[in-house]
Amino acid sequence: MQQIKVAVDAVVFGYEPEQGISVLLIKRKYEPYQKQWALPGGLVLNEESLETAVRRELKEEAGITVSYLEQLYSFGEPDRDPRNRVVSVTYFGLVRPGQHHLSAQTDAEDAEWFNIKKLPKLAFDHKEILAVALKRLRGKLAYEPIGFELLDKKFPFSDLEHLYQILLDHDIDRRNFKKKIISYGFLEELEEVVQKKAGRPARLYQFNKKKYFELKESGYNFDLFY
Amino acid sequence: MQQIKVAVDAVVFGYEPEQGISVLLIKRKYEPYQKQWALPGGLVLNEESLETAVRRELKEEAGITVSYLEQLYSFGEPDRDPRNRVVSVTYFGLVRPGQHHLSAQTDAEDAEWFNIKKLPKLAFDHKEILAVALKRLRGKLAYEPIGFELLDKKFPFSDLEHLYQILLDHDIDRRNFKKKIISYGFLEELEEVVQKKAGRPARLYQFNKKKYFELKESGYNFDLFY
DNA sequence: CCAAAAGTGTTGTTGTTACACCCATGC
DNA sequence: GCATGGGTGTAACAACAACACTTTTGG
Repeated sequence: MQQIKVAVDAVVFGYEPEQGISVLLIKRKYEPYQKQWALPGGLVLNEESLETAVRRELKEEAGITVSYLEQLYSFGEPDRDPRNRVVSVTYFGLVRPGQHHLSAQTDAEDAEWFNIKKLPKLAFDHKEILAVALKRLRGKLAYEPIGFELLDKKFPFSDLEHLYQILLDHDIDRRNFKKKIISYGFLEELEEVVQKKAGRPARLYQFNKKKYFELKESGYNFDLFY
Repeated sequence: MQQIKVAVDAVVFGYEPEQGISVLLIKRKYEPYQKQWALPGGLVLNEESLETAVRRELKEEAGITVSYLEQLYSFGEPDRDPRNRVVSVTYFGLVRPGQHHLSAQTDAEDAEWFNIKKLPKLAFDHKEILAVALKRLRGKLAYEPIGFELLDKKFPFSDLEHLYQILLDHDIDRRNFKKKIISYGFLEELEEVVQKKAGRPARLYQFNKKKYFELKESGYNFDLFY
């Protein structure tokens, strides 16, 4: 008789121009790994789909709704949970952190954003899961304009620049980067400007999802690597 | 109390210059979907890892050992199996079909290669799984030289050409294709030649895995799309 | 000598990279 | 008027795509 439980866990990334990339973690209320930080997640209910389960756990444990969610990988080593055998189907999510108040509920004692360069010790094999998610994040960024899921609806071009600079971990040429992005045609230049700190006010841009999906459906391959 | 079973299923592709791309299917011995064709797979045992489970099922149901295996995706809709709820972690495999005799055992009545253009009706949601696997196959082919897992150790260049032509589903320019592949430097030209049918005998080549992994580790990105 | 498949270079076009100065604003 | 960040074009170079004839073998 098979004795395996099925869980879901989520690696949700957020970005803020000031702080860089962060990941959503919750503090466990119960054993095992009580009071340790972990990825939000939990057992799947009998009647719900995997994706529904992830969204429910994110709502319950951290009070957030993500704008982008896709399946990441399934982890199923026999010893990854000290209680029973648990196979965890993990998901990869993106969100604009500024738009959500975190609020821990049910089996989380706390929920917080952690900069990916200053991570605490994580429960279970969650460090490994996070490593896979980061690899996916960098990979996707290079081939799809997912940066837009991480930025505000309207944003100055420099936010996009900074985001790529942080994720690629090297400087980019501002002129070339802008040329390339603009050439794809899925960015709309707005009339509005905004002034963040010092310097000349910046034009605001917004992502045109419709144009993006048209291009994508027609088989276009974005190459934003640089 | 959670009542979910965990299974694994495998989509294994093979290639033969004469027949094109084929996928390994087994004929189910028992209900449900008795005597229908399905992907090899089955429930995971309590103590084995997911990958071990796939390899065991491939051995048991079809008598083969694959040369390449990676996780594909997990399918977990509540109604995908008429008996219980089953979450299936699926794997993607590649093999040189000529090197293995298929032999059905345990809960398979038969095991056969099916050309991907002439598929029978499949059990469960296996048609959907296969569609995801084909997408992965094409995607991987474009960015990694996985073609070599599907060819014999030593092969004439034209086999590689044909493989890409079939998978990309359009003609490729032989000169440009060869130039690009050779430029990566992970192919070794051998002294041997072979004559398949008519025409001039062909030089044999072999894949240099060591060089390939060196290149890959150094962050190189292959682009074999054409 | 004909049919079949293998082998092989050049050129125009396109995309990529490198690079530096001026502009608009707040203080 | 100076500090801060925003905005912009060109030229050299590399990669890609298009293109057709010759070579070697078997029958």
